[in-house]
Amino acid sequence: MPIHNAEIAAILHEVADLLEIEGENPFRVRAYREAARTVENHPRSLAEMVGKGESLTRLPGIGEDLAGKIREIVRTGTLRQTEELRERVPPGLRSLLGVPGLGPRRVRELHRRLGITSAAELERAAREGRVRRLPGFGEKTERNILEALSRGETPRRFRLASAEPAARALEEHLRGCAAVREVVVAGSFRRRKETVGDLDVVACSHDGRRVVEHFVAFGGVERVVSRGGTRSSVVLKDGLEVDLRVVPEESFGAALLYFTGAQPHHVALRDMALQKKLKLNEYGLFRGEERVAGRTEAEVYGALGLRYIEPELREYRGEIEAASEDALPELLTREDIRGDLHSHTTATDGRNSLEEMARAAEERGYEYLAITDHSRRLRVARGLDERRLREQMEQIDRLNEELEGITLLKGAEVDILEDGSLDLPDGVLRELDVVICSVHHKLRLPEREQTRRVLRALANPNVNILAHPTGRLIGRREPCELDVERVMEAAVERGCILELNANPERLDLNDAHCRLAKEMGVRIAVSTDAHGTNELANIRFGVGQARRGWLEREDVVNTRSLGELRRLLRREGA
DNA sequence: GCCGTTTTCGGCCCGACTGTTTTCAGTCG
Repeated sequence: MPIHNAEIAAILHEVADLLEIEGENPFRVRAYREAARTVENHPRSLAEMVGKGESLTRLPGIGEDLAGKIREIVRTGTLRQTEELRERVPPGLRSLLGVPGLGPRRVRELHRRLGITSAAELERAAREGRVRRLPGFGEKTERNILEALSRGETPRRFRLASAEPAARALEEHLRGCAAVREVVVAGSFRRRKETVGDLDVVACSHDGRRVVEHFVAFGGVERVVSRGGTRSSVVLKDGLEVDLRVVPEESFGAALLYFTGAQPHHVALRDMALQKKLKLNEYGLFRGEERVAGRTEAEVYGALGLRYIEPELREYRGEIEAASEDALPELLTREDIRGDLHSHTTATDGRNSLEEMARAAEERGYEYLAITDHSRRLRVARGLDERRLREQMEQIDRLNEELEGITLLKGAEVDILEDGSLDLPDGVLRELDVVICSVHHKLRLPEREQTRRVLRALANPNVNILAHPTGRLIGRREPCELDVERVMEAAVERGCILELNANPERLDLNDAHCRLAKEMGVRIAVSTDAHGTNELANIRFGVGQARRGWLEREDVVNTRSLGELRRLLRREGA
C-alpha cells in the first residue's frame, strides 16, 4: 500500500516537534514544518513521484536532504531519524506542546527538572505544587496548566459552515460599536478553508481599548483569554477561539493581509519587501519610518509589484509568482453559477417536492436545476427503481411546461455497485438529461479495487458526472482509497465531469484535487447535493473551495447556459 | 535545513500579551 502524503507529513511534523523540544536550531525546525506543509498540500502522490524517479527538490522548502528523507519514508514507511529522536525525547512530551502556554522551552524544562514525560505526570506535579517552583514558572502558570489539562483541550477544528454563524454574529456585534469603522473576519475563514481552527477578526478603529471592551462583552463569549489595548482573545461557548486585532485606518489593509495569512504567504511577502529595502508588518509597508502603503491590501500588493491576490489563493502555492507575472486566474464567482446539477426530492431522501425545489432554484436566479434522486440500492433513501424514476421523469416533463424562469433537468444519482456496474439499466439512463454516479457503500475497498470500480462506472457512456469522488466526510470519515489521478485521466479521455460537492461536510473534491483537475483539463461541476430548498445556498461553500483550487468560470460546467450545458452533457463539442 | 539580481555563507517575520519578572523570556499568531 503506497504511503499517503498526509502520513509523510505527519512524520515530518513529529521530527519538527521532537527537534524543537531538544532545543534544535529553530530555523531547522521550521524547515521540517514547511516541508510537511508542502507535502500535505501537494496534489500529487509523493510516493508515486518517488516511484517514477521524479525530482522532489523542485517543491518549495524541500532540498536534497529532505528529499532523501522523504524517499526513505516512501521506501521504508518510516525514518531512522525519528526512531533515534524518540529514544532521546519521550514521545509523550509531544502532546504537552498542545497545552496552551507550554512551548518547547517549558516542556524541555519540565522534562529535565521534574522528569515529566506525559500529561498525567504533569498534572500530578502541578497538583503537588512542584511546577510553580521551576524558574520561569509561577503560581498562575501552574494554575493555567491545571485548568487546560482538566478541560482536556485538544485543538479542535471547526467546519467552515459551523464557524460561519459565529463569524457573522461577531461582525454584527462589532459594527454596533460606535468606535468601529470597519470589521472583517480574516484568517482561514476568509480564505474559505474547509475547516478553521479559530476566527481572526480585524477591526478598524482609533480607539482600540473601547473596541476590545465591546468585543469581550459579546454574548457568545465563554471566557476571556487576554485583553489589551489593541488585541484580545476569547473562547466562545462552543469552544471556538476568537482573536481580535484593532488597527487604525491607515493600517487596515496591512493588518488584513497579515491576519488573513496564510502565514507562509505573508512571510513570502515580507521577504519580497526586504528585497526592496522595505519592511512589511501589520501596520503597513515602510521605507524607513515612512509608510508607503497599508490602507488597503491592493495598495500593499501594488507597492510590492504584485497584482491583488484573492484571499482563497493565499496559501503559498505559486500565487505570488503568478501575481508577479500577471498570470493569476480569474476565479469563479457565485454569480457565474447558472444552475445546480445535483439535488434530491421527497421521492427519495429529500425534504421538499419537485416543485418546491424548482421554485427555490428559480428564486436564486438559476436557469436550471437537475433533479438527481437516488437509485434503489440506497435502501435508506428509498431509492428509485426504473418504474418510479420514469414516473418522476413524466412529472418533470409536466412541471417544465408550467415553469417559466427555470428548467428542470431529468437526472439520477445512480449507485456504483461493488463490481463497478450501475444500479439502473442503461435503457432508462439513456433517456435522462444528466446521469450522476457515486459510491455509497463498500467505501473501504483497497485502492486498486476501488479505482477499478470507479473507472468501470465512468466507462459507461451514459454517465456524465462522478459525484463526491472520494466519499470523505470532513472530521468524520476519511476519503476512500482511490487513485484520483487515474480517475481524472479517465474523465478527460471519456469527457466525464467530476463533482465538487458543495455540502460543507463533504467539499469533495478538495482544493488540491480541484487544482490538479484544472491542470489535467478535467471539467468540474460545483453542485450542492441539496436535500432541501435551504441547502441550495450551500453553493457558496463549493464556490469557495473551487476558488481555493484556482478554478475559473471556464473550468466549471454549471456556469454554461442551458443550451451549452445540454451539448456538453451529450458529450458533443468537448 | 533551505535558499540565492544583496548567492554557496549567513541569513531566516515580528509585534502584543502574559506572567514572572525589576527589564524580560516565552508563547502565540
